[in-house]
Amino acid sequence: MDVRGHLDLLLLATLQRLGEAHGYALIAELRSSSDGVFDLAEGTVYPALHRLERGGAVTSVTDRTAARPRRIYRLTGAGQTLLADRRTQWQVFAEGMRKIIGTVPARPAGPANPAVTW
Amino acid sequence: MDVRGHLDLLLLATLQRLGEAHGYALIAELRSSSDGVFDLAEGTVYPALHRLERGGAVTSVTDRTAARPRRIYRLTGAGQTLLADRRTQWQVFAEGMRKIIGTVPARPAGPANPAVTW
DNA sequence: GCTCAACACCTAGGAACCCTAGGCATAGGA
DNA sequence: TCCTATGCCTAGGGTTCCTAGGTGTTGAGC
Repeated sequence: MDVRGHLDLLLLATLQRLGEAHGYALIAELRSSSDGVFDLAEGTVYPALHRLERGGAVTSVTDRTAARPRRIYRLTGAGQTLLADRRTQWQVFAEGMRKIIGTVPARPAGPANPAVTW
Repeated sequence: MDVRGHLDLLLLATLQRLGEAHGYALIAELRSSSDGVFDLAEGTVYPALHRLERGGAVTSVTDRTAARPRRIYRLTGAGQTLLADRRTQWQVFAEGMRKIIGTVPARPAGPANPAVTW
């Protein structure tokens, strides 16, 4: 599933819920919490975390006590603010979408429509 | 509002609802129907329509009877299929987002949402 | 002992997409 | 006359994400 434009929100929200996490754990958490909808590639997540850290939304420390060195991320104050902002943006966006396409959010998983690819 | 990744769905859904429309009208309709959330630049919409037409999802005819020549778009059969597919994708996506960030887009009390046919 | 999956991190490069920033032209109201 | 609204268009760039690799360790199963 393409997460274009909403990756930061997903990562920030998950980080907030977990308190702290390393990249690999974030990927696993997003996959399981979304029931497989968000199965993000490492090449998607790691650069995004670096970007967020450059932007000051998260900080990281290296945990060398683990079996393998891990980079543990957590939200900063600015990250909390950014998250709140992104959350609001998402809600406005989703509500706008609802108005245009008039869909009901929840729906039992059914067979996917045949993919149309060009 | 950034529509990254969902522009096609917005355009196709609006075209389906209107039956047919020219680009400028689509922009106006998206702005008003979304209560100002989606205020798209022409430089966003026209190239997207061209892309959709190249892909076979819409066709256009030039209306020369209007005050100014307009390009009238309408959905093709493939466009209907694409729209249904994108709609499903959106619902899966929005439901995934709900699971991660834990919010449901607020819906005003009122008539049930229009039935969505698959 | 060997192999393979899972864990855990990383980057380069490209493709897609959208937005900015213009341009062109006509009609009508201030 | 000037400005706004209508109506179309494209070039170019920036952001973002994904593909496709790479590195190395640990542990389970054969």
